[in-house]
Amino acid sequence: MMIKSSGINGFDVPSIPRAPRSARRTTNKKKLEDHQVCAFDLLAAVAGKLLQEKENSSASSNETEAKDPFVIDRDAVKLEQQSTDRVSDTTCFSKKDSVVLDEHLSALSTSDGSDNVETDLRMGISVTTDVQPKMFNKMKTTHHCGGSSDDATGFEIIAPVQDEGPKTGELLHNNSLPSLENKFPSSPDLHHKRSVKFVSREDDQKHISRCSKSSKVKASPPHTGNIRVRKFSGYKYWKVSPKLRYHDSCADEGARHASCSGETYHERDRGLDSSLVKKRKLCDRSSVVTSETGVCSESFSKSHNECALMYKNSIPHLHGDEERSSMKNHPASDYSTDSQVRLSIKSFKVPELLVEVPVTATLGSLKTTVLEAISSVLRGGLHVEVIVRGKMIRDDSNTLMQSGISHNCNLDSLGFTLEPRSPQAPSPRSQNDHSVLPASNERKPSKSAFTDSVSDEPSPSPSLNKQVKSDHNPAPITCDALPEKSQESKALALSPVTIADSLAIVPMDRKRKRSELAQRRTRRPFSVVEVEALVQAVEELGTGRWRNVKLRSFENAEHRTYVDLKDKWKTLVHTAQLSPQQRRGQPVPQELLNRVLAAHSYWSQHHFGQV
DNA sequence: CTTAGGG
DNA sequence: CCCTAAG
Repeated sequence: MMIKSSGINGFDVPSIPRAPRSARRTTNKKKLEDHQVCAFDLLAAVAGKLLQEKENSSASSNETEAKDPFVIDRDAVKLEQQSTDRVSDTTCFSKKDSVVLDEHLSALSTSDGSDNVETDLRMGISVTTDVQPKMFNKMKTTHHCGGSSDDATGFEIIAPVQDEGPKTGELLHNNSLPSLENKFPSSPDLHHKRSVKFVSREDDQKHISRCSKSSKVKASPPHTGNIRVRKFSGYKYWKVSPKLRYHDSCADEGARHASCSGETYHERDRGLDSSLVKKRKLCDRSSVVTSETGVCSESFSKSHNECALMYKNSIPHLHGDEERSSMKNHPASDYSTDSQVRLSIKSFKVPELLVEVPVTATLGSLKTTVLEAISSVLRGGLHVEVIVRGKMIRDDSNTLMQSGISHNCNLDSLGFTLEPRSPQAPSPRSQNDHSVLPASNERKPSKSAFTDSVSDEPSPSPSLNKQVKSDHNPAPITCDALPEKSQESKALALSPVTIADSLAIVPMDRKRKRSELAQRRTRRPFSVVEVEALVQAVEELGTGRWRNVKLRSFENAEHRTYVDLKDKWKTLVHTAQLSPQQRRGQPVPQELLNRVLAAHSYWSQHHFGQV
C-alpha cells in the first residue's frame, strides 16, 4: 500500500498542517492537593466539636465526652429512610447524619465568641456526602451511626411495566429507621480541636490531602454579618419564613451566588480547585439531583450479586420463574417474562437546606428551625419525577416500558427526584447576594441529553447529563474564634430552606465508586465498521484533528465524541502493536491494524505544521 | 470548545 | 471511558 498519487505514502496530506502541541500536562496536579482541606473532614470535625459543646452546653467546656444522641428530628422528615450502616458501607450519609453534622457545624460557628453576636448564621444542610467516600470512612470513625448493619431496604417500588407508569407504582415502606442512637463519640480527631484550626493539623492533613482537592484551609475571620458555613447546591428554594429572604430559584448558578454571597468565601471560591469544579460539573449537567439511593431491579441484580442480596428481604425470589409468574397480571405485555420492574430504593436523601439564624439563637432553637424547615418542605407534598438516562420523563401516560424502564434496561440509569409540590414562590434574592460571588468555574454540559430511544440501539446510549449529585462542596469553615453561646434564645429567623433541586432519589450502584459521580456512559465497543471508518479518517486527516475526524466519519454517531475517537485510536495503535494473542475483545482485522500502524507511524513522523 | 494525555 | 490542563 504505497504511494498514492494524491498523497504521501498513501496518506493525504492535510491541507491544514498541524503543529504539534507543546508538551502538555507537565504539572503534577497532585501536588496541589496539599494544604487543601477536605471540607467534609471539616464538617466532621466541627460536628464532633459541636457535639462536645452541646454536651457541656452550660459548662461550655469541651472536655466532656460526647454522648448525646445528637439526632435530628427525623420525624420532621416524613420520608423515613433506613439509615443503617450505610455510612460505612457505602458513602451514604443518612440525612439525619448530615443534618446533625450541620447542626453542629452551625452551632460551632455561632459559638464564635467574638463579635458576631448579632450576625446571622446561615448554614447549609446537606446530605449529599456520598461524593467523598473517604470522608465517610472517616466519619464513620468519628461518629457512629446507629443502626444495625443489615441492609434493610427503605422503600420498595413495584410498578407494572405495562401500566400508567411510575405513578401507579406502589410504595411500600417496609422498613423503619433504626433507632437513632447516633452518637458522636469522642473521637480524638475531633476533640481538642477548636474551630477550623484543627483541620489543618498534620494528622488531618493526610486525610485532607487524600480527600481531595478542596478549598484551602483558611481560617479567615468571618467578621462579616453572616457566617456561611457552606455553599448551596440547591436549585430550588422554598421560603420558609415570610420575613426572611429567600433565594432565587433559578438554577444552580444563581443559587450558588446567593449562597455564597458572603464576602467570607470569596477567596475560597476563587481558590476552588478542580476537584470542586468537578463535582460541580456534575451538577451542572443536570438539574437532577442524585442521592445515595440504591435501586435494584431484576436486570440490575442479575449482574450485581450484591444487589440481589440487597433486596432479598423484600423480594423472596428475584430471578427466573418467579418473575414469570407475575406475568399473568399483565397479559398485554409483549414480554413473556420480566414484565415487572422492581426497584428498591434504599434511601432518600435530603439535599440541602438553607437556614439562617441569629448567632444568638440557642442550639435548641436551631434544631427547631431545622425541623421546621424540613417539615415545611415536606408538608406541601412532594412531586416525583422519573429520570431515565438523564432525561426527565414527564409524560405520565407513558408506560414504564415506553419510557425505557424495564428489566432490559439498565436501571442504573433510572432515577427519581422529589420536589415540593408547590414551592412557595421564592423571590429572587437581593442583587447583592448574587453578584458577590465571583463567577466560579462553571462547566456547562457540552452535550445535551441524548435523545436516543431505548428501542433503537442494543445498548442505550447513556446521556452525559445523568443524574447528578447536588453535592456541592462544603465550604471550609472560616471562623476562628471560639464559642460561647449566647444565652438568649432569640426567635429564630428561619430563612429560606433550600433543597437542592428538591429531594432526589437516584439509583446507585453501591459497589461502584463511580456511581458517586455521574454515571459512566455505557461501554460501547467499536465495531469493525467503526474502526474502519476511523482508520480511514485518520489516514486522511491525521492524528490531531479529532473533531474533523468526528465530523467526517462519525457525524451521526452521537455517542462517539471526538475524544472517544481519539481514545479509540490510541487503543488501536496499542492493539496493533500487540501480538494477536494478546489482543482482546472483538478482533479487528489485521489489515485494519496494519493501516493503523502505518498511519500512526506516518503521522507521528510527519509533523506537517512544525513548519 | 478542542487537543492531548494521563488515569 | 473519564478527567482536565492547555491552548
